[in-house]
Amino acid sequence: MQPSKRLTIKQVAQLAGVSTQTISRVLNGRPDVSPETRQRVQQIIDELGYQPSEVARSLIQQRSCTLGVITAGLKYIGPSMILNGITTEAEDKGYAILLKELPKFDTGDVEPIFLSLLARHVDGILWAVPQVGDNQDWLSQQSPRLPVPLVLLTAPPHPDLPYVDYDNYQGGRIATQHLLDQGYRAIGHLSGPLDWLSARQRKEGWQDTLRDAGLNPAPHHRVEGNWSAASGERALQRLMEQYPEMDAVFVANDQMAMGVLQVACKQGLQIPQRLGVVGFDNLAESAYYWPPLTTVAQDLRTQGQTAVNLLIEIIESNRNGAPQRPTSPVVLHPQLIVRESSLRL
Amino acid sequence: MQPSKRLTIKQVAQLAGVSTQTISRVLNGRPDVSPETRQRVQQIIDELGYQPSEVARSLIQQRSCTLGVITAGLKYIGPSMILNGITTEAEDKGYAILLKELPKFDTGDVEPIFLSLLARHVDGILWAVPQVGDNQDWLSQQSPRLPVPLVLLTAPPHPDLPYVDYDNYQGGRIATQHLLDQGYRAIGHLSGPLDWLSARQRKEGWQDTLRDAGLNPAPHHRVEGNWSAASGERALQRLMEQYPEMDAVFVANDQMAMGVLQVACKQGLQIPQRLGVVGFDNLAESAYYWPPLTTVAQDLRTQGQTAVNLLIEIIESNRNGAPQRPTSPVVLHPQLIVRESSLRL
DNA sequence: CTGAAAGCGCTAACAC
DNA sequence: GTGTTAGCGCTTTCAG
Repeated sequence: MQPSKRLTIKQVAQLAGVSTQTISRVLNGRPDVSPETRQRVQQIIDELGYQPSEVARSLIQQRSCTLGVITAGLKYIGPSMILNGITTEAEDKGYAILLKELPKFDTGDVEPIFLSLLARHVDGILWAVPQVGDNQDWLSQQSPRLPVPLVLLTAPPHPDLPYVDYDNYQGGRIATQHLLDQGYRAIGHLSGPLDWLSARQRKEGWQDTLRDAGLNPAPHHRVEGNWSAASGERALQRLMEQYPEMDAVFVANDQMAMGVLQVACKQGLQIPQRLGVVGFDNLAESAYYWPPLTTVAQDLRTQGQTAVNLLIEIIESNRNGAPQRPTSPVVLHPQLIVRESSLRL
Repeated sequence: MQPSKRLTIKQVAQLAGVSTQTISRVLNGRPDVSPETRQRVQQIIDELGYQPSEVARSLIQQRSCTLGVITAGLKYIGPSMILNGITTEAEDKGYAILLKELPKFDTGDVEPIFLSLLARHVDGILWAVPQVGDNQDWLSQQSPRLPVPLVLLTAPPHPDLPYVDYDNYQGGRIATQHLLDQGYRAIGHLSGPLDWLSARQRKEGWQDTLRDAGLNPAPHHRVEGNWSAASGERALQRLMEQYPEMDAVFVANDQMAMGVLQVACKQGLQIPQRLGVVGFDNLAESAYYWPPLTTVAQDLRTQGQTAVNLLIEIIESNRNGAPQRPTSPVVLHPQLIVRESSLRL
């Protein structure tokens, strides 16, 4: 049961009685090998289970077929869903994934992360970290100097960086509009932490939609949570004190909405009759909350897949010597999923 | 704004007016460089932001400081939590992560995955896939022939493979014992899919604990779910029909337990008075279910971290020429978190 | 202390 | 069609 050591192309060549070059040609499907030689060599390769070293190839070919992925908060489901889309699509396209996770969402010093990816010759980099605080400062300054293409999975600081992201503002609008359509008029908002860009955008969607409807969203109609169910509980209680006439609430994510439903349940507050609730994210469980939660759905797997495709497209067009034509961003549109928590009609 | 191309050691050497060896020595902190030379070279390296190619190093040093990680089901929170622990610890120890995700939990043909990792010269491999069906067949046959060490994050097919896993059987026992201690006597079980090893082990913990208490767990006291909240709803309804006198249920994960609580809520079934409920996993949300869920906690981040440390230990002891002493497995112990859903006393 | 030569495993460019 | 030579960026070995 001796662990088998790695075979080299030289050993295979020796066994096949040809030069290493011929092995290389067979491996790469080059045309200039006689059919008999090709077949014989291929057979030996198969028998030995020989696999050429991608490391050596990377060195000489100046491409590694590897993408660097920078993520954060894998213990939450959102980042993992995106990563799921990324791995699936990358595998499909023949690229490997070198993964880095930031210790915190708002890690400032990201230079070592990039250097470590570049030292391993990644062909491109995906920045799959939400914009929080100033965690994109380094990016906006340094990204033009990166030797490989970069695609963000969040709206970028620099408008000319390629990115793939959902329209959070629109998400806030459709959620709020839906509550208006259901006849609610005193619509509060339980936002995410406002140092998150997405939280601000969702909030603004709520605000603008109310204004457009001639209603006046005041500061005390809104409370800031921290995305957790616990904060949702606390925030709803505060919101009800500040805004007792509130008849509906747009909650910036499903986890906090779960806390909201919880409080309502404990206090015997009828949902959706007394309080309409709309969440955001469409977690798998949100259909099993009580009552089932109306929410704004984003397909994060698709976002990850789309970003991989965009990145690979840029990588390969660069390789073909095409000029660095500016890539248009991809904006994805969230979708309202209507369930009982907002159905008053 | 020209993207900067990669610098080579040769260019740095030229600028510093020394040979590439000297640069290499400075980079690797070798003693045999004069202090002045070292300082001058270091300064130039810093100014240029030069980063040596890990790819070239891997080739010559026969080590890449990269771990291969094979996972599955990243769209679920469990695998992501484990991955979170893995990335954290690997980063800390100076290893990079090459990530592969199986398309399904029970993917049979995993050979290409391993070959692809080996082609990239990973120093070791983590198998972070739960045992489902026969998805470990290839492993049990081929793992002894792997040229690099392997650590599993699930109880292995071969008892002599190193692994790090929670004791699911014990988890089933403590959950059931707790319900007995609370005075429940007719304790049903809502299991996970029984082609999952962990589901079988949790079930057996339940069974044996009841037997030890002189109770007789019958086949109709148990229903199989598929881990989802939806299946939890359906399964509980079936279980109540099959086993009307049931006064408590041990549910094999928190998601299904959420479905159980849901049904109870709809049907006005009092929890914990009429039905005690214990879950498994201790999801962050389970404290916010209604009523808050008693559950069996596993710290999956710790599991990931422990596995990384074990793997690195094996890698480095191999490098030091130490003999392949058989590594003892690491068994982690789950912990009962008592909340209201099971507190009848 | 420093440099020159060799080579990690592979492929591009050129011979034959 | 096939082999030879050179070299990707780095480190090791051995001279000086």
